[in-house]
Amino acid sequence: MAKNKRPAMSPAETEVLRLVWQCQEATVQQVYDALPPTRKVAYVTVATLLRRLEEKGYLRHRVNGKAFVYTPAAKKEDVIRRTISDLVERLFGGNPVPLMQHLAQHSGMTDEDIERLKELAKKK
Amino acid sequence: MAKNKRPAMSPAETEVLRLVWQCQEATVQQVYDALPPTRKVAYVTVATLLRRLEEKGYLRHRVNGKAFVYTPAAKKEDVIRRTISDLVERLFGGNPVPLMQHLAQHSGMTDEDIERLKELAKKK
DNA sequence: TGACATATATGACAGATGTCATAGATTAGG
DNA sequence: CCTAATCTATGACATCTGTCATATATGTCA
Repeated sequence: MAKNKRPAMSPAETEVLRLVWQCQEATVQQVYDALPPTRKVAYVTVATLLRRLEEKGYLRHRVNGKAFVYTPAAKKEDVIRRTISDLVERLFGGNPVPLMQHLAQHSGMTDEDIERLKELAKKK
Repeated sequence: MAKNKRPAMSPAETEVLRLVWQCQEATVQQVYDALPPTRKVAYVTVATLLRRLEEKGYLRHRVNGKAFVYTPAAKKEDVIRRTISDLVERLFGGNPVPLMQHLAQHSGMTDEDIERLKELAKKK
């Protein structure tokens, strides 16, 4: 089993990667356009973030006309797993139950639902 | 409602804050000792992280003998909520369902359980 | 009270981050 | 084939991060 240690993504990079996933593949322009209006940043900034994501091994690109088309270079599932487990590690010492509880609490679940979740979690 | 925008914590800081929570209140030494063996870092480094957390408004300290005793300066619940919602924002564009699904998938839940979760999530 | 042990304060430093201005390459239209 | 429009490449720059070595302050106890 290959360890495949990619350098961690920064918050800004994470968001950009998500937008690429969303488009399946994307040019700088497409990511730029997909940015939520609450977070407008210069076109070149997006280009830089995409380039850095490629350096880190999360993306690759091919050329189409004069534009770069970026595509995922790592399995989305894996990236997500890593990101979440890092968070759980730092914030809860590795125990995912508090995270589930938190989510549960903020989505109208009953105590019973939570208990059930905890049970399930215990089973590995 | 006060916005109370504290600067975001870095990963290393997040872990240290968790250890303070764990001890309720803690000196540098206590946090240092509580570090998981996989992450041994110098005593002074811990001191620096605690100091920075205080600068950012997550901790405060009082003096006890020659030691500083750090205590939380922000509600743990709030900090956790913010941290998670930031992650959900960046990684899933603000939709918490994929996070629940992920957690579910990694704790032996059935598809039915997941459906139920999604329903619950939809209702707010 | 003086020396030792133990704390914190300083601040240094390389590398990461977030952001962009500007320069240089490329393509498409006229 | 030239020019305007559109891209990427460079690299700059202030901050933030992660980590410490050292200097300094302070409490302790023989």
